[in-house]
Amino acid sequence: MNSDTGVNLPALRNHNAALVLDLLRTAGEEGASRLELADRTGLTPQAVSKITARLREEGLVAEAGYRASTGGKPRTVLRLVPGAAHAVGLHLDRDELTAVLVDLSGVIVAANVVPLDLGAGAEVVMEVAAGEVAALTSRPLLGVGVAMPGPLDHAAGVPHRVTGFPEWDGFPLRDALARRLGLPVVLDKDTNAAALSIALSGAGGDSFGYLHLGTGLGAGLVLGGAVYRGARTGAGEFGHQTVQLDGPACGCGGRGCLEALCLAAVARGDLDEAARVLGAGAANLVKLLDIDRVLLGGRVVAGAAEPFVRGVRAVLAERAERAGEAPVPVALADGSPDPVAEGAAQLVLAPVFGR
Amino acid sequence: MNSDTGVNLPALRNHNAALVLDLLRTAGEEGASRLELADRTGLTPQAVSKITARLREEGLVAEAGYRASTGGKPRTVLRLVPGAAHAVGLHLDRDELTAVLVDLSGVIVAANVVPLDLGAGAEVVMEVAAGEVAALTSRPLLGVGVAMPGPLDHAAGVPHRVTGFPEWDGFPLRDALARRLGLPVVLDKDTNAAALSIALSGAGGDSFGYLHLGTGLGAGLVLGGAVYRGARTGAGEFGHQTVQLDGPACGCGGRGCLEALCLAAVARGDLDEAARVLGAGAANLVKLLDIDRVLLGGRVVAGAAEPFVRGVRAVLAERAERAGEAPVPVALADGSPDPVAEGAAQLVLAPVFGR
DNA sequence: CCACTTAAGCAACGCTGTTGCCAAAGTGCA
DNA sequence: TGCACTTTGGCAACAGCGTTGCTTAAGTGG
Repeated sequence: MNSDTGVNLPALRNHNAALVLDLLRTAGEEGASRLELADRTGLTPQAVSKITARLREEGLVAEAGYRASTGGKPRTVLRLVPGAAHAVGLHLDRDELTAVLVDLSGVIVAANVVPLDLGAGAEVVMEVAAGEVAALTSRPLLGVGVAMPGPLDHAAGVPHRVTGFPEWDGFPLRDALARRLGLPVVLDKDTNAAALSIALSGAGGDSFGYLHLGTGLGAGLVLGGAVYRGARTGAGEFGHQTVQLDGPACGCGGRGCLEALCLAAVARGDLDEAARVLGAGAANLVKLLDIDRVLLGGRVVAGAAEPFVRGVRAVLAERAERAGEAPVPVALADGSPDPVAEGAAQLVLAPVFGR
Repeated sequence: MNSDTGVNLPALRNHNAALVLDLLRTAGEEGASRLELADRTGLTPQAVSKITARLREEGLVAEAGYRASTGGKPRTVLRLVPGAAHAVGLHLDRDELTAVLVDLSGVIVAANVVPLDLGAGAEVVMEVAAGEVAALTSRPLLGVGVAMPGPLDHAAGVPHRVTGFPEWDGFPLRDALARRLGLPVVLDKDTNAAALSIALSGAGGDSFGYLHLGTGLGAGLVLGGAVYRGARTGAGEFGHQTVQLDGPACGCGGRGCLEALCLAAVARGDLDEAARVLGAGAANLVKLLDIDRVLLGGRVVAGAAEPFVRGVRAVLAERAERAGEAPVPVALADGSPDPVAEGAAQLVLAPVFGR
């Protein structure tokens, strides 16, 4: 709940309803009983009964069987109704567009991938995007989430200086696409969308960094359970941190950038060195933000997962041992075929669950 | 408002009351009218009237004159009553203890500095601390905030492995001192306390990094208006980021740490190089977290402010220019004689204002 | 002097979660 | 089989929150 604004009764009601929905989403197939929800929320069982009654009336929640009795009346299991709402996620990458349709529980119901030239201009891209949305479903949608390479402004829904495609600079993509589709549209960086999808899957814990090694090297940050975007959606510029003062020049104009060193090692086939360099950056991130976990993804990592996970893990383990702490776990982000497209759809679902 | 828990009517009431108090704190001497508060909170004027009536009954808020009329009845100015509550902040440094008494508005009412050997053991330090608290005031206190060098656990109130003083490891300082004083005690890292005091002063904007260059090099982070501590109060480990792969060895066992390079430059009198190295670390921080501002403090910076501010500013300006962005402002954190002690006291006041 | 504007309180209200009570639906022992 | 007990969950009454509608207070300006 926004701590900068006053809270009145409708806001309170929405907050508690969203909280209950989020708990039911997390519970998944297993569901949760009214008393379990009361325990988790700190509300009284009667309040939970009233809230879930409203949610059942709206069709978002349904009763689904009973728990085993523990000596008295068995608990009634409540579950989210996955089909109650749907959202579309679009992943605009440099050379292809991935579109997914997800239900309320976040499960991918339908998906499609088509070639796309991100440099072909906004009109062409919007045409393709609108076609893909229409092709996925004729059902009413909650909205459409769009994820693309940064930099961009999440709050305003406008890309800036997308690397290599100056024609996107300042184009009001969110509003233009929303008008065209007649639906709410949310825009975010690809790495943030991926981080959101990992956060909702629970694989990252309460706070983690998702390091994406593909064409470039970026990061999505989840701090305290929420995607951290910074003041201007600029957070997560991980690749252009200096790890070698006065080191080799980088395309960004700087020297000794992590991305340049890491990708140079990849280019010459020295994956161990690439992983070691990446591990140094990950260690900087872990120290600065005290996160619970580091997750790796992106095309380069997907192509050679083992050396990267092992190499980054080794660097973090060595530093943790010297400090006498437990090492921060390192894992592959492999929960979804396209975490970016999935996360894009979840940008739309997130407000329903108070996120 | 905690987004992980349900909200009932008393919680809602507390939230709105704290929000109004926070706005009045920010308004300071100038105060705010009921309608201005209504605008800022999004609540109706009548709701604000009820909330402020309760706060006036409790003695936390008082009417204080009128605004000029704008064509009708003039607005009544409301102000925080500074003397309504007090808190003590203790800054435990390696060789001295600073104690301050602050009122509800955050103003330092009394202060004292005494020598202290942090290595003399918990009993001796607690004895001195209790004496200083008693010497500052006989008034009832809201509580005592304690700030000391890390690492430590803010949530549990326990120091771990305070650099150079292994005898503190695991001593339950917060609870022991609370029992001895009969008052609530809050424990935090010195850099976090300083960051809190800067955040409340408004000098840092919504998100900033406070870089403290003293015996070591640490940082306090404020993200989205709140001090960011990370999962285990470990956030802000800024000095041991790698900025020189395979560089010179650091006391921490790593190589090419920012702290080692920066302090080595200071030791040989090359402040420009120290500032340049610090600037590289600051640039990494700014890129990763997209913060609004960088603030510098600590003994070393206080002794030679100009070269550090200039040097760090130059690095950030150069990088911003290459990226075509506005540079992130760099300034000296000079709002308080001891931001750490002041922030320690504000650790106690913060919950009153919903922070 | 009077019409108008703006601020702020009073009273009634709708809606929130809470409390007290009761019915439903199990378990376990005699 | 019967009965005491435990546990779940709904019904009804309730206290307390911010909101709405209206009135009163206290200014400005022609």
